[in-house]
Amino acid sequence: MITLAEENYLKAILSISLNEGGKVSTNAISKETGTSAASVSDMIKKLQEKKLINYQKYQGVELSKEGKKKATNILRKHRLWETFLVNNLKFNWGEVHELAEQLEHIKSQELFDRLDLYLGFPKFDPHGEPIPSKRGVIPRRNTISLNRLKLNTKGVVLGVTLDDKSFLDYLTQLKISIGTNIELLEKISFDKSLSIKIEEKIQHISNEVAEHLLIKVI
Amino acid sequence: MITLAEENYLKAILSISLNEGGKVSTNAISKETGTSAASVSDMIKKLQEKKLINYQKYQGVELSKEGKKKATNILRKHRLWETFLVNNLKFNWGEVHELAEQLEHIKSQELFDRLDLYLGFPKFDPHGEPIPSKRGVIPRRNTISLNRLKLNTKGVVLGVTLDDKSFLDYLTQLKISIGTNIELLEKISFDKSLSIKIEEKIQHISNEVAEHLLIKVI
DNA sequence: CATAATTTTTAGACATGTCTAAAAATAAAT
DNA sequence: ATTTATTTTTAGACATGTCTAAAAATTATG
Repeated sequence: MITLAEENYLKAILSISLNEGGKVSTNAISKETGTSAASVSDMIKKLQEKKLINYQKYQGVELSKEGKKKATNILRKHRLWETFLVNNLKFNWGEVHELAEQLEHIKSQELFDRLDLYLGFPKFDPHGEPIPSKRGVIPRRNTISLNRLKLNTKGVVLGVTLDDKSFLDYLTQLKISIGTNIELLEKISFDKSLSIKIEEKIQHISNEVAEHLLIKVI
Repeated sequence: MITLAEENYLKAILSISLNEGGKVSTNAISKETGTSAASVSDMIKKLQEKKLINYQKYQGVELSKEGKKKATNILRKHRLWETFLVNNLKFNWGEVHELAEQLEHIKSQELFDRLDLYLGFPKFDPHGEPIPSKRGVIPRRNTISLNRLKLNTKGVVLGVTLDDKSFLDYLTQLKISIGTNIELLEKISFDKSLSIKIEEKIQHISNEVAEHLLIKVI
């Protein structure tokens, strides 16, 4: 049986490797989970013994086939819950992450099969992040970060890549959500900030915000 | 912050005192939770320190005001989830207990307020057991156990008092569920078993089954 | 009411998961 | 290519929650 702590480490490793690829360092996991590097080092041994990761001392880790399956399933559960919380319970998209962090550890394949059906087999969660299928396939879409868009191009927001309350609240304030139309008007070379047109209104946003917005060119 | 283990002990103490009243013994808690009496004794000290129970050595425990509030809230969460699982996700009533045991520990007042609203503020769960209100009030109904019903009386099943898969599966097999009409035809004095008429069909059930069926006389 | 049986508590051990401080290995810099 | 800095691991400690075995207190019995 896999413990809650182990699940959280697997999730962290998956998250890092999806963002950066390649082997995942002890320090990176430490940062992601908010635990000390020593604790991570301990846990790595346990996960290795359970054959959930591949690991050689000082060389970083990668998920084994089984570990990847488990981690992807946690991601699936997290995103299915977020979908339920927003679509059915009418939470707003900034409020659901912490709740889903609790709910993602519920153990029952049957529950998630039924929840998936109940929600109508969604492919993307309320943040536009892909929901892994029951078999662990993560849907892909042709999107680009807003800060890599060409000047004077029009696009529609399909997702965000940061599930953080203050970020999402700020987007809401800017009237940016999934489906919002955006046109890139100007890039300020000094600080890489951007002028954009949102539904006919001109706004100015930082590069850091823009890089977490996934756009589909239209 | 209250831990998962603490919540389970509080729940066990509430459950025992609802069934039996008065002080709750270490052994009773041990039996209910499936942990050793020594572990219970340890935990009692912790709950006492947190002022969740009143306790004097060798004299059994009772929930403090705060402890009762916390325990009742866990019961509320358990029964709201059971309602959701049966009404919305279409689980059958025998399958939901273990799942609700996991889900009842999710921490978020807001979640349960919204779930309650989503479910239409149900007063009773799919087993006919009362759902405590947000303020901790447990609804009451005028029911009697089937084994205490008078001969040749007709009644309707309003609930069960045992949330156990094999029991509930057996009831389903007998075509007994919430709302089923029952008439008590005969009591066998030898083993206290009963002959009953269920929707025009005559069946024979044990006293043990009958005592867990709550009937409203009609 | 003194003894036996039962219940409850204490003592000591163990597993899990965390930490800090120090040692060892690897990577970077001069 | 040494030295320095960084990263990773080990060592030892601690908190939580569990256990078994034994001691202490309470309850039941002859």
